Amino acid sequence: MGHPDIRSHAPLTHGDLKVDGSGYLYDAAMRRAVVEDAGEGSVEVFEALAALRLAAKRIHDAMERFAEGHGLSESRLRVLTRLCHRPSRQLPLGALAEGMDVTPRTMTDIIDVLERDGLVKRVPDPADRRSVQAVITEAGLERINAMRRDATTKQAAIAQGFTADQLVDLRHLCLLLVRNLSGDAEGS
Amino acid sequence: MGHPDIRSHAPLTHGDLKVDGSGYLYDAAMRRAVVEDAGEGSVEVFEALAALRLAAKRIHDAMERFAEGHGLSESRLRVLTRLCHRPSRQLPLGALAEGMDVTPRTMTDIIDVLERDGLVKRVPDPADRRSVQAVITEAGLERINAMRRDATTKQAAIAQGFTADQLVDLRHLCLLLVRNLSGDAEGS
DNA sequence: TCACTATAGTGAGTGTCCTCACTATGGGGC
DNA sequence: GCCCCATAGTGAGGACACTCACTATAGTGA
Repeated sequence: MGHPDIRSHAPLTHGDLKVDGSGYLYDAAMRRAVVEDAGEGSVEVFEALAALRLAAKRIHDAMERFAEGHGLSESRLRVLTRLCHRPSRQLPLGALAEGMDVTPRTMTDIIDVLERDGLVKRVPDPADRRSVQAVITEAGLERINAMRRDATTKQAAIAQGFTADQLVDLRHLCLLLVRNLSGDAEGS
Repeated sequence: MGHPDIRSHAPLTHGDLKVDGSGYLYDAAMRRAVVEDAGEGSVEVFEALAALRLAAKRIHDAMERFAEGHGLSESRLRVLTRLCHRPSRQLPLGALAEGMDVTPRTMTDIIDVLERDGLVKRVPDPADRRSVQAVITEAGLERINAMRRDATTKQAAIAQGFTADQLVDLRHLCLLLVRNLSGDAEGS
């Protein structure tokens, strides 16, 4: 039952970080590329955005690699985790899709695989017969519990060297971006 | 001939941002989900990471939508932009792949489409006959130039309300994360 | 000159996520 | 009862990026 094989995928050009005069990190290769991309736009904006995207990609890759080590993908891991934290150990597909910011159709696929692997079961909801509940199985719970300690360790590694304030800042700045991207696109 | 159709894809649960007691943004739905996910780990870490990923996704979606409005995808737009900023108007596929943090194989696909649309031409490199140069065509240049003004406007909208310091902070924090994720995975 | 190894690009196949279209059920009005 | 529309999930098909395996060229070194 082949897993997709994410494996290391050596960091390409980006990744050799340097510190500028004021103590802030930057990536030389990225800065070069950004200058080429930006043209008339603000270079700072581009560079921040590029850094953000690089970080997101690396986080995604790391999560994927971690999950893959336990026979899951990142999405499937997130579903399992969510179900496991539920007192009832179950959730309708639609709710799962919303919570993970994917389309309902995608959740169908994710649950398909999870069910095929015996980690989740589809159960019709007697209260609303359109709805299908995803219920985590014993095997699913075992899988998650086996990953627990491991996960906590990795998390700590990721946030190594971050102060609480920095984490709040990071969240705030990212959500500022989200807000700018939500309302407008052509609005005021 | 058939673009993929990214269109709006209404923001799901996430996106209704609030401000906490100290003036920092947070997303109620996200915080709820994070608490469920986190378990023993640090909630702050999870929430910052979730915010970062949400921002990355929104940026990606916005860029994709923008590019699609001009008959391109985000990747193809980036390739064209890069080529266009090159004095020689060309670059080998491998260099493009590196600069964009994708595998060489993926760049082959991207160039395939660009070439099919007449925006780029493959030209063998006489100096190194293994190498293939991607050269932007007249049509490609026109396409890019038509997007220019539009792009600058969007950029400004994204960074609306950001100070220069905040942009540097954002970059720095993201690259800190990148650095944490680069060396280890299991190292100290 | 003949390996021997590294590099550039591509063919073949996979996984994930998306959109569109469709079925089935729920919940009104009338 | 019936009609109308919204909602939950899925089938079909596509875009994108990845892996592995392969070819062709380059650059050594015996």
